[in-house]
Amino acid sequence: MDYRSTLNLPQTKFKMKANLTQKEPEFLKKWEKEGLYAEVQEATKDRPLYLLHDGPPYANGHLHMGHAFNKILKDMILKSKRMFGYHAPYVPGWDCHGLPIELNVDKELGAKKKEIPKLSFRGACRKYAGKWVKTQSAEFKRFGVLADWDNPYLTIHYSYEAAIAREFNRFLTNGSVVRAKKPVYWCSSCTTALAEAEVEYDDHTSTSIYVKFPVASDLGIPALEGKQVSVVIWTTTPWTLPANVAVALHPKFDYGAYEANGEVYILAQGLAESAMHAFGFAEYTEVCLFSATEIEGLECHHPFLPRTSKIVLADYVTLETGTGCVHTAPGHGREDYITGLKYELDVLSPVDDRGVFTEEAGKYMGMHINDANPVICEDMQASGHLLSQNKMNHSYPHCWRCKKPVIFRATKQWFIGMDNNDLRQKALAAIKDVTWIPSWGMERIYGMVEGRPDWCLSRQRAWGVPITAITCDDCGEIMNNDFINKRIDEFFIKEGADAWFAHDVKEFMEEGFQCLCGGTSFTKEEDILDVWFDSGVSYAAVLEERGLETPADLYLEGSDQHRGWFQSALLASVGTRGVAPYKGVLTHGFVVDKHGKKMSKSIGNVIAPEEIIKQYGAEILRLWVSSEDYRDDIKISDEILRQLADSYRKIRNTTRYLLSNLGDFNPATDTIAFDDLEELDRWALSQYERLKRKVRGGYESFEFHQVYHGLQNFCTVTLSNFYLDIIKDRLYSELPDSLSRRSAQTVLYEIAVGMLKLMTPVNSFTAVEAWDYLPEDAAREDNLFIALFPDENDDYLQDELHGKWQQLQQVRGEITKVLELARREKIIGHPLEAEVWISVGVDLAESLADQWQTLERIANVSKLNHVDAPAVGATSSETIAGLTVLVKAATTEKCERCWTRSATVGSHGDHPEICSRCHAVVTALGIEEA
RNA sequence: GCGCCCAUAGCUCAGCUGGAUAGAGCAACGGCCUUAUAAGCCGUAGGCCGCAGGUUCGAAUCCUGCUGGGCGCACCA
Repeated sequence: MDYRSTLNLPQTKFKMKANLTQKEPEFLKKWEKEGLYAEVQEATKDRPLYLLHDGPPYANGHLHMGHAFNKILKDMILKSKRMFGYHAPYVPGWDCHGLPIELNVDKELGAKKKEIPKLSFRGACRKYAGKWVKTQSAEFKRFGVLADWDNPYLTIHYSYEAAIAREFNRFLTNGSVVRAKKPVYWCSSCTTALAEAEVEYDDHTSTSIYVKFPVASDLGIPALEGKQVSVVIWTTTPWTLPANVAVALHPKFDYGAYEANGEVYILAQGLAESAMHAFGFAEYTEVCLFSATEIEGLECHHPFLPRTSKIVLADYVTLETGTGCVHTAPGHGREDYITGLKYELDVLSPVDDRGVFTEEAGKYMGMHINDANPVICEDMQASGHLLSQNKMNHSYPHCWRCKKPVIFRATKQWFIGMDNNDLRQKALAAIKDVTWIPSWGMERIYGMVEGRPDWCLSRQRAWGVPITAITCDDCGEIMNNDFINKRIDEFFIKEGADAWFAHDVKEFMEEGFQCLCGGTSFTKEEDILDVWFDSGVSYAAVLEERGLETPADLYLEGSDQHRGWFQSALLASVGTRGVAPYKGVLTHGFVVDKHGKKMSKSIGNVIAPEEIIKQYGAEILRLWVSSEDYRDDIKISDEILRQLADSYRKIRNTTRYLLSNLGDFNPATDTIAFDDLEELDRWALSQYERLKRKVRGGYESFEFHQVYHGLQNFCTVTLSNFYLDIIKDRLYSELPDSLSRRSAQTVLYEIAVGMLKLMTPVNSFTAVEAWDYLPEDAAREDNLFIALFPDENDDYLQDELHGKWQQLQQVRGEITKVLELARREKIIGHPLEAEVWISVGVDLAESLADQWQTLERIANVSKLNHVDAPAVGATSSETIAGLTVLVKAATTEKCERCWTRSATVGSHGDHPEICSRCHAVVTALGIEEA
């Protein structure tokens, strides 16, 4: 007869094929409908708080791998914290102001852009940002991120805009805000000042010229008396010459006077030859040498303007190119500016915000600087001041948005002074009180804050929160008081930051207000705030406003944020609250391709999260996030994804097998007490206990790759290859309610429940899906996101058992090797076809004395005989001294039910095809004879 | 150019404060099974520990330099 139906074969409705791409959206829909996030928050509200504060992505464009990695990492941390017993709310946020949005709206508006009023334009920007928030929100949700998606924070919410203004006004009130004319990067195409972070370097072809600055005063060098002497400068920006006020020489270099063609040129000695060559002078004589210090302070004639330029000293002058005499325009260069401060030079910047010369530039007024370059050169050529002109390709700063070359231009800007109110020192002290993960994050940000310039807050653009400062038209003082601050706050809460532009300045001030100078006419500042200020104050706008805790437990972003959000938040919070806004900061690396190269469209190595989800599902994306050690760069490639998909299948299938053997198990009534479990089952629990600790430890230290590898190894090595393979016989063949079968099921159930919990933060979809296929158990939690991780259980550790079984597994390994040899020689196929003779050395003999039957079972052979001396033809082990193994085909009959070869097959008349064990089972089941 | 970081099998990771033949899993290759079956089991192979020096009885581990890569900064008059 067919005994198959008398076996307890595995059975479950949990599908082997995950079909993630289809099933995940169904789960998401269900969770959204049920209000899962709210349910979890409600259920955990009395637990201690763990606050991870979300850094806002910029609301523009689709999400990339970096976004996906970051958000999933946060999700895994929050889910694991909840399972550690915390209440962990998660308010996602978006950064919605700023130039990129403004530029895209510009583009959409096209020609109309110039006609529409500011407020309409801002409205369009708001709409644009809202559209991307919606898109990105949907994309984040699809990753399986559990968050308060219905109540995110947006930097364009009225309440948020009000908070920004409030925080700015705090700085204004405490005297940290300074106005200064400073050269800043300026994009004349975008007509805005750029933060340094908004400037990128790229190759650019410039006109490089050598220009004579005729010496105006007596050099005091006899050899040069009565001669036509010029200092020669080299520059790649002819258009900045109208702003020239000095020529800088290096205090330590030797300079020489070189005579050619009847004139004398002053150059650094080290560059004389190349320079004279560039001028086309084949022959020249060195009249004399002198140190730059000898001519410091002397005056030269400007090459084409009726004024003089001073000879100054600066140690940034190099001998790499040029003449060693550097054209200095404090209004057009940072170093020039510093030199200018030292020598009290004028900061000239005769260029307007579109890059057009102003009347200060004399005859060049009205000309764009780009058009002026050749004209200036021609003029100097004509006047004989131009010695040489060339094209030069070099790295030059470009605008990060429009990719056009930027200029340095002195304009009025608003700053938070790093050294006002001791901000720098306070920030440095606060850094030391924060836990940085990895620890080198501290040095990184410390160095950055230590050396950073003042924070330029102002942008001459439309889409942002205004700098809420009011100045007196008569004396220029800033009017700041409680009344104004309060009024601004009220307006912003009601109407958003638009109120600043919609209402007259008087409406923000007390009626009849007069400046101390007596002035009664006031002007609102038109500049807007740097967006880093917007996001920087999120601790106030989000955490404080929503009654959450500050400082937050954790900020978590890519390592670029050491000089982005981590820093702006730190400075804002230290400047107004005196403390860092976070207790801990975790950073991760950047997503790179399989060669470790960053992703870029031009290389074509970009992988979008959307593609991965379409092809594999979010679970694979999440598994990827968990599998990589993010402290380094995070690699992704098709190969990695394929591997993860395989790995996922293994975990899923192992889970499925556990479930399939629990179909008839009732935890309430069938559970076997720990002490009554079979030894192998207790051993399995000890392995599970070790896994549990490894996984819990991995979550605790945010080392999710430990979780991934732990689960992966456990499923493969401990369960699939060993434990599950061995207990099959018991599970399938014994009576359903037998002690040995229930013993195995007790352990399978505990492991199944535990494993699903342990994988929940990573593979949320799969864990939740499988959870429903467990046997009924009233004691089990319904909702995995509220459930706690399984506790550590010292009873399960079973150290002696652990050691003993390590040895047994080793011996088993030796047996399986010989089985493989026999298989190769076609002596056996399935291990149950084998009969084994084993002999061991004295030391092993003792520890294995009563383990022969165990070995027979775990080697899954039909018969294992222990012999004192090596059997004839036995194979000696290479790794265990004295161990020999002989494998032969078993000569007894195969039991048709359990496939074991046994001498008892045939001894039962009513069931001649099965062994005694199976006969007893079949009889107990009441099955009539075959 | 400067600061911080990274480099171990084809892939993802272990390898603790220096200690013996550098470990797992996956993938690869070969075989078995058909009672987890678009599964499962067994076996085999695979490493100049980025390169070069140095310290040491002993280096994947410590030091120096170099190469490649990442993030950030600066400069390019």
